[in-house]
Amino acid sequence: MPKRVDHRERRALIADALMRVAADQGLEAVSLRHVAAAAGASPGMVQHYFRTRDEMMTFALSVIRERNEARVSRAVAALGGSPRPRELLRAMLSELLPLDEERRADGRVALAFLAYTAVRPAVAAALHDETAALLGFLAAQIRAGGAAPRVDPDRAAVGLLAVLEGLGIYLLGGHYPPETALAALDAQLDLIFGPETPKS
Amino acid sequence: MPKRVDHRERRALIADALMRVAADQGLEAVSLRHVAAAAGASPGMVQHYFRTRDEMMTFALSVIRERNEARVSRAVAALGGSPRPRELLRAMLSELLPLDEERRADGRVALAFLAYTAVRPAVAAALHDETAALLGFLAAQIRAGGAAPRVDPDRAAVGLLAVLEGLGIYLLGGHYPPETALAALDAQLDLIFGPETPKS
DNA sequence: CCGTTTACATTGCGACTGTATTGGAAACGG
DNA sequence: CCGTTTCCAATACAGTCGCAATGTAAACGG
Repeated sequence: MPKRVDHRERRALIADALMRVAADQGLEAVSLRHVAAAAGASPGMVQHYFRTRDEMMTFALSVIRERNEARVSRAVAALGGSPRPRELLRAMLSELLPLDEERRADGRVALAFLAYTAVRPAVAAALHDETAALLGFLAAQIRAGGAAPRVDPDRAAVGLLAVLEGLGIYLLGGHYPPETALAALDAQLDLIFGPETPKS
Repeated sequence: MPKRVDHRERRALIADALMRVAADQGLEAVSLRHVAAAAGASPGMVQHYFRTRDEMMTFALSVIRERNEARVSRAVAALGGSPRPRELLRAMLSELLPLDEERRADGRVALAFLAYTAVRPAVAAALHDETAALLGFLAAQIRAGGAAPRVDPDRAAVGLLAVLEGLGIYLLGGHYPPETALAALDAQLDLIFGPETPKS
């Protein structure tokens, strides 16, 4: 066996550089040379780990998904035992909002990818299932959380997810501050579950 | 006076070609030559009316805004006299959703611009005021429409706008069909105004 | 020690980009 | 008829792009 290097680590390093470039110059600035420069490497190395630009892109997209997944499960774990559905949802969703600079950077890249995949339906199809699963989970939580009788859990789930996405967009655009977004998220949960009952 | 041509018309023609290119190949494919080809003109002509690419971009962005504005006021006019706030909102917002192929195309371009402006804060600032005005209008309608007492009109307006944006995104991604989005929009209005009272 | 395999670095190529420049056709005032 | 101004076409240029090809250093099995 010749010279061995941790393949996964290198790819992660490169993907990280890609994210930095994309986050502050946009996806269109993501080129082999720019990413290489951001990673402090040579273009040849990037090319060694990703034979094509598209390959690099789709990998970066998967990294974003994994990061969000990790964020969510970390937040859920911090909640402890068996939280009430409403608290669970609030923890999950607020974690997905771009409330600090780190998540804002990720969010900008995610937004760029959204536009990117809008023109490449094949890539978008992969996200399709994920959305469906997420909607199912949200609906189940809404059902379990004892929503007001007049709300249809499935429609409420669609609305809730849409609110999340929309709030994220407007946050990224800087159209209002984080607290406004959080307030709107809470208001949405209020609409679904009824107003929060503060313990005396 | 030498050879005279309707300046506005030419720019509109070019912007239209730009939209077509952007709608089915993404903003990154928008180059002088591509746009010229799509417009059936020479690159030189495009250059004559837009001295720089950015100038062309910002013009196209303004075209999108005008189209949406026109769509909304047309829909509102079709509503006649003095509609109830809820009907007004529903007409306005559903008109902004990418429900048919024409609006889907516009939506893809708008999404691309969203990502585009996320990296150019100066351009985004222009949209800032528009969002604030829209939020104010929505809140006023919600107030006037006799929302349930437990809803804060301002927060509900933020939520409603976010739902709109989010539904648009997911529609563009093809994650669910138009009727699902419309149902979610109605459900959101139900949450705000209370369930619709069907006339016997 | 040797050959093979992996990990990179470098360079080159053709295509494309935005922009500047130049040139000519058309239309009008004088 | 002439000059000027507008419209647009064509071309030139420097830079970047993705990608392929080539070269080299290192590490291991035999």
